[in-house]
Amino acid sequence: MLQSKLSNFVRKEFPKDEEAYNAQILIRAGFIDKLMAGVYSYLPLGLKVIKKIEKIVRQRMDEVGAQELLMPVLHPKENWQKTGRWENLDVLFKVKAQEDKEYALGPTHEEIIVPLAQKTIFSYKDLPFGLYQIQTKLRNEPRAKSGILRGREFIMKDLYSFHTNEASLDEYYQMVEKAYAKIFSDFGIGDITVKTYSSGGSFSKYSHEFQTILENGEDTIYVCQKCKVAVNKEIIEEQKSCPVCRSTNLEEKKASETANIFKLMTKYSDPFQLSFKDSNGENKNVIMGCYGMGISRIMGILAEIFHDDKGLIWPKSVAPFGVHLIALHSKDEKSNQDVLKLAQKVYNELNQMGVETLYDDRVDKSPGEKFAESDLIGIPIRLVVSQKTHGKIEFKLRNSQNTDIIDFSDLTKYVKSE
RNA sequence: CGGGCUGUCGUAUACCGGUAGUACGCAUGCUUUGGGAGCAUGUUGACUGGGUUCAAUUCCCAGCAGCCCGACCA
Repeated sequence: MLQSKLSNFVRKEFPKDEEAYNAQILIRAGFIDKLMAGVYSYLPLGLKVIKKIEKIVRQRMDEVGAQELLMPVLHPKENWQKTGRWENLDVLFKVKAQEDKEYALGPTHEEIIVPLAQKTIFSYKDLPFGLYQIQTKLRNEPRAKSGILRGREFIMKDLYSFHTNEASLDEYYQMVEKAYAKIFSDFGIGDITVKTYSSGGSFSKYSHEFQTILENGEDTIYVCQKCKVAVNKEIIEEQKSCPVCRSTNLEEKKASETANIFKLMTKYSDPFQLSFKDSNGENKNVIMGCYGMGISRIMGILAEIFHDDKGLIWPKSVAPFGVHLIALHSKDEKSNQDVLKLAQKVYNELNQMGVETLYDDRVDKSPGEKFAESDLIGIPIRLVVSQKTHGKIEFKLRNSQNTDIIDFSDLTKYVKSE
């Protein structure tokens, strides 16, 4: 992509109406824009990151055999009344339409997927299976805060699984847990994201959260130094030791919840009478699990973790581009032509290799500004072509100070090895 | 939902009970090109509504908005 054609939302200053670092840097670097408290637009660069995150999540969900679907945002009131959450869920957005008709805006989708699932579940032979979606959720948070970490509108992946019995649910649950671990290591936060025991609700002792250790995190957790498992502060009074190894050597940490998995059992299949015929021909209610993951929130968490004082440092897996190619113009017409010719050649080569490249071809920007913006945006590999590279290419990683001068013929080798 | 702080060009800020200034941006021109370039010219602003006052962007009140703390957070 030519940077001269990219809508430029980069700012020289941090916004004054944000305190959370993730919002400050993502706004300044042109990834998001705030519409109002807790509601943000994803700008071209930010949307690229979101799509990369989604791609990884989809791939891992497909690996566990879950199928993607997309449910509506606009929900009938009756479904929410059926589970009692029309009255009891205080974050539920309710909208009035003409003739006093009322709707809910989806904060989560149990009320929709359960009646939907009934249309495909008849026999125990139809189970188990999982359905998921990646969708914008709406929650009327009493207090939006921390930039995109707690918004009123956000993107979430929600998976629901359906089973004949709890053993089947357990098996699926563990499978998803493993998939989540892979996802977090894909994002580069595998080693700081811990499975956390949290309060369980009516049918199980615990639910499980995946908490990413983060100084600005909103949650407090107690991490077992041996097992890399944690206990949420919510339940620390009743669970003072590691649930796995019983160690009481727990370290207090601030963390941010990236994902959450939960055994619903029959909590939602009961009100909707979601049932199947077992092998004896008896009707039984379906056992369910749900598995959430905050897609847009993860972008914020990654921004909180991967940066320095100059800007963002995206992990390769979610970076908006693989390479930032910068051409520096010079006043000498001949060498200027040479520089542009080489830069174009590099750009073409990278495109052919299938490496997504942002090519800073802008003629009216000074070198300093190009470098500053490049650091701000945080693309993993920076290539510079200028009069000073003398027909060669400067290669620099965003997370390193070192620069190498390389020949065009070594381009593939260098870019691929990173 | 309780408490606190804050609302000034597009952005970041300054001053002020009486003419609102600066930087960046943007526009035009010339120069410049390895770490957010220089000069010249031009361009844009006091959240809304009341009150006090001869006079309010400034002081007071209310509303609205943003941020922070708390409560809340399948």
